[in-house]
Amino acid sequence: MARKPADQAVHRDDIIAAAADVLRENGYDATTMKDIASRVNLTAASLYHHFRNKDFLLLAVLELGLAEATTQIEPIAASDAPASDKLCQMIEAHIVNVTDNPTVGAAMVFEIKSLMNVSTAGRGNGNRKEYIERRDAFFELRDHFERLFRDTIKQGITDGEFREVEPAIVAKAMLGSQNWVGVWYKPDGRLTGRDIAAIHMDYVLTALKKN
Amino acid sequence: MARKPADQAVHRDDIIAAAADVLRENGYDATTMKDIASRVNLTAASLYHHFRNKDFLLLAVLELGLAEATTQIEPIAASDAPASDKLCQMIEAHIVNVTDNPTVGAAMVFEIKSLMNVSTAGRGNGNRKEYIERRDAFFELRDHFERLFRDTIKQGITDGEFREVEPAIVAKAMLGSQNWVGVWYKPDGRLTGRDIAAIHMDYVLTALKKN
DNA sequence: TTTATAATCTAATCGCAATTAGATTAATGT
DNA sequence: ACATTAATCTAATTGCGATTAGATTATAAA
Repeated sequence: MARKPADQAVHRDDIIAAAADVLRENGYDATTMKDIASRVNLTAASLYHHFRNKDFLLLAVLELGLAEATTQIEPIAASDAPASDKLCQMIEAHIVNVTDNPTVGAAMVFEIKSLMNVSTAGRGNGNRKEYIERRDAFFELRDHFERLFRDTIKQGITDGEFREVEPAIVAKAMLGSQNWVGVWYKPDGRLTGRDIAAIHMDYVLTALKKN
Repeated sequence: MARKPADQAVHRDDIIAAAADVLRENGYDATTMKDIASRVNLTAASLYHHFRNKDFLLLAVLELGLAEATTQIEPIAASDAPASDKLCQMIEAHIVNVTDNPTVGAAMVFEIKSLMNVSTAGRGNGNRKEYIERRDAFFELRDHFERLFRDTIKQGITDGEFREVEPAIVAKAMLGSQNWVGVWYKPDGRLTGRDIAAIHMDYVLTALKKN
């Protein structure tokens, strides 16, 4: 009952995945370290070998989720296609990401509160400083993600392809509805993530395109 | 140190308001009964005279918030104006509601998870049953709220005023972005709730209107 | 092989936060 | 005035859940 043989080894990422799962079902505080641990057949104590504490674990979940989405969307935003095409692809990438991974998607919406709360960040020791840094970095990433949308909208306006709108607000509106998909989406519903994405694309483009 | 003189009396609604406030800042679990109590100069124990337990208190907060919004939107939806007009007014009502009361607005998005979790609902006693009923009633209300939007969209399509879209998905998209406003809105920002509402109205109507 | 390091476990701590019990005083109705 | 009810308080209780300490065994490196 100590170290497990190599084949049944549990990796950091397994834990993150398990945590994401439980998190989506129960929410941060309702989720106990034990819950997470048992999903991967470990004891709560063992988790501390992989993560400093519960907060860092949550952070890891969110970081991973956001990083994945960003990775897909960044190259699209950077391409030199017309804004409308880019926006379409970005929407699809985002929504499909969220539906294929409702786990992380929902966390993205719900668990922000837990993050903001510095409270939990550590018993007086130095964890706190590092936690805050990482958390702020996460929020940076989040802004960056939003900016990709905002800038694409701006570009569309500049290029004369889109009407004059408030890019900042429209971007927030888009992210609001797209993230929200992660909250209500059920894998067994009548529409796939792609279907839902298609509806959103049509909706957004109609709202933005000139003429 | 017992019952307070009538003028400094604390009413149920004061507690709800205080709770909403703390809730928005910290989120459900990070909020302690003591936190809420001290906002209204009571002790934690005293809260139990007004609410059965923490869950019921949260529920009361959400019920009140949703009821307010619904009260404003229902008559609009019921009127026989063209769908586009109704939708505009509904959007404005919803967003302004959320910005004037960011407290409740944010809770509406974040605290759903805590609600769904039956876990906390009571130590084996009969509270549980009643809690679940009330909570389900709340979700009903929530659906009803969403339906008001969905039906108005449908009406617009039937009347030939709107394009053919998926009312269910579009309604969810709208609510997603509108609720999200409650999350990012800062009372001291450059835009008022009304401004933001105007942008959303324009956005939605452009997306939906024919020709 | 021997040694060091990694991954686990079991068994405490340890504190906090929800909730309950019991007393106390204001209001109110009769 | 009296009795009853409402609103508070102080002082437990209680339990859970995060975190730490100290073994123990597998792997990897030398």
